[in-house]
Amino acid sequence: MKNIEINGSTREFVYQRIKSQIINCELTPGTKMSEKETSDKLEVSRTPVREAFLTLAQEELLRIIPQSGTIVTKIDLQLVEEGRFVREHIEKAIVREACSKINTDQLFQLESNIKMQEFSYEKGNFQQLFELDGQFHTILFEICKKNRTNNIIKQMNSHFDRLRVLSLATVSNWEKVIHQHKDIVQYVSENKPDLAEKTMEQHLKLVIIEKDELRERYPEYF
Amino acid sequence: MKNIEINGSTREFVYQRIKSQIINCELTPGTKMSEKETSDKLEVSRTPVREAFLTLAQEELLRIIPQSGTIVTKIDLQLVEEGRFVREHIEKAIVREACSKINTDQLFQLESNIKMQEFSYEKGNFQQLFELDGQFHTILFEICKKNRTNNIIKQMNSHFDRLRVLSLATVSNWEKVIHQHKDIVQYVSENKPDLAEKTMEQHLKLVIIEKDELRERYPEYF
DNA sequence: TCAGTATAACTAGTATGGTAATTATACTAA
DNA sequence: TTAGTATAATTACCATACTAGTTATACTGA
Repeated sequence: MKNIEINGSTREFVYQRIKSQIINCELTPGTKMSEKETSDKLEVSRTPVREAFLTLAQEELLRIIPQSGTIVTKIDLQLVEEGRFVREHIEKAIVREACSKINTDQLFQLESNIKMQEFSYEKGNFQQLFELDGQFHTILFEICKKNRTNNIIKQMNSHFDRLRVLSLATVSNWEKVIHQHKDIVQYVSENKPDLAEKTMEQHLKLVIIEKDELRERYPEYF
Repeated sequence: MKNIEINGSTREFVYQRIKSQIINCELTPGTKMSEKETSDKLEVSRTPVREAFLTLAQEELLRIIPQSGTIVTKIDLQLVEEGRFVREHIEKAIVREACSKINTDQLFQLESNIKMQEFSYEKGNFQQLFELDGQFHTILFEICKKNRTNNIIKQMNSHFDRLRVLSLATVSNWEKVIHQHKDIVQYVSENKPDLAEKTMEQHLKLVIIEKDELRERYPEYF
């Protein structure tokens, strides 16, 4: 029990809330913030708010200008590209490594995940499908015992997440996505690293977003 | 105390100092810390110390146990492996990309860096040689406009840095290292990505450290 | 009307006091 | 002596006061 609520601190609460609002663009890029305003709104003191701000600044979701103010960072397309770059090369290496490291229990996890993906797809529950997609990739990292790497990649892609929200990008072809997941699992379980890597590479190309259009529609966000 | 230089803030001063002490193992893995003790020692208040601690905890150099205490993290060989893994795959991709992106000014920077490496080697200034080695790789990341990625990789390798300090690992064969640097620059400038990547891969294998011996010598650090 | 300036309001940075949880210590009783 | 318990000391967490730097505002004078 204690282990679960180990981070029930006010600081963590504020951090999660603000982070969520930024990524969902409820706090739009460029929005002015202040420790006092936020602490009043959330009815906590400045200290945990300030500490949450500092963390978010390190993740480049906030920019703190000393003695002046704090703003929600604008979407940095260079950072988006770095996130994409790292994800591509690391995920390709991960599926290769997974081929030789996977055990039966982990294979079962992947297969179960895909079954649930199919179920969610049939039911039209795309929100859950999106989460299962994330979990699928997380399982691959866990197989390789590289959980931190996954977290860092997720952090590097927070600006991309905002792009996705802005574009209202619902995946257009979930069928293809799920099929690729199936292929990846098959190749990993059959220890075929080249095919697994190739499939992952194509899989990652599905999530490319049309940036120019968004930059025209929301110039003040970039 | 207003003895500050880099970002100016007390927080940054404390952060840099503690981080440096941890990486150089002046604060050994497992050492007990406390906000108050550190603030007294550095003659600052608890606030900037606390904020520096939080940052260092996110970088897994400190572990904060709520209401209990703070300790210098032990060396996590799994994290070391993750850092190595990410560095290997990203640096290989970086040299490939550098082949098509490098311009004459950047080529000059790389060549100058190598000249200075040779000079430092002749003079026996291995400390400077070590720093030039780091700068060499940094230039490659800059060519690809992926500075953040470089910083994140450096952060992921802080536990490895401690291993290196403990092992007193002075590079045994700088000549080979410098020669590989030369080869990489040549292949990048001649737009030969396969050879550049291959050389980088071998280059990174030179810095592998004998972990088992260290774990025997300093069991309390792991 | 407008430029320049003094001033007020606001910001993040720092210092410090109090709180609750944990841990070490001293004491009591068998 | 030892196990159990009450107590003291220590810790990180949170709230708040104060400082110094920045920015907006009102005022002054031409």
